[in-house]
Amino acid sequence: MESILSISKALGEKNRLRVFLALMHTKELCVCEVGEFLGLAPATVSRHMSILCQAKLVDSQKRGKWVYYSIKPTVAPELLQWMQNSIVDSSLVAEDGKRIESLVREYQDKDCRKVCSSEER
Amino acid sequence: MESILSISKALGEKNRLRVFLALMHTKELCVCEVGEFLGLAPATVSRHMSILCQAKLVDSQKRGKWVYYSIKPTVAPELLQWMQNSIVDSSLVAEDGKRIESLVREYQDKDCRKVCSSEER
DNA sequence: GTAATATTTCGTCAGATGCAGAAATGACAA
DNA sequence: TTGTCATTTCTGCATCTGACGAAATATTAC
Repeated sequence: MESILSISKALGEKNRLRVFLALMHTKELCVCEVGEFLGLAPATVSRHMSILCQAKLVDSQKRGKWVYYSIKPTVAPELLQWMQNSIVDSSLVAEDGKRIESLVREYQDKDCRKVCSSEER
Repeated sequence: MESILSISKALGEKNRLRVFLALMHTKELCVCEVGEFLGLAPATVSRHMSILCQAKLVDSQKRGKWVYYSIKPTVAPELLQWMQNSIVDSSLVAEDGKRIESLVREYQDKDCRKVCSSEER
């Protein structure tokens, strides 16, 4: 039951939910990208991401100076399916999707994106 | 997305989650039973239940003086499945299950249980 | 109608949570 | 080692949330 509780708490905050949904189709983001995406200070982003990590919803991986976040492979598929079904006609999610894509393109040239070019995505 | 958010907020509080899980195998409870179950004042229970209702997780039905709560039939099956899978070895959920059962037996003789004896369960 | 009972709404308080900025930590480069 | 940059932890502040009791509302019994 504790897992339901911590996951629900983690996803029950708008900014954290937006990041999680963004990760569902962008695979990987670092703190600076999330900060840009949400318009929040790095410290705040770090705090939010650690809550998502503690809920076992995302993995963090440190590569060089940067920390990269991605959805933890062990997240229950029913949970992901439910979320997927629940966002089909959300305009904000659609906007966020486009914003994340252009943001990732924009960060293509920055240092944090060069570190991981050999990896998947 | 708003639905994910409101559902997560609703289930991200321990007492509300416990009531919801209890409803998953007791079908129907009235405010007084939930109050006894959680050890909370009626006013507080009412508030919690209205949050679950607003999140479209439970239905409320007034019969006589009493209000009965049950899981809304439209709740996404993937969500229920995820929760079901997540509680298989939770000792607190098991205890709660027994407590609810004996509590319902105890309330069998009370007025609020006599009203609905013709209905399912 | 009035009284009794169940529930909801309102007012208030204590504790939790989100936020930013400052300081601390960790990693790389010179 | 020292400097720089990315991130995290700490601190303080504003807002949100859960709790109760009291008052309001709704329904049944008389």
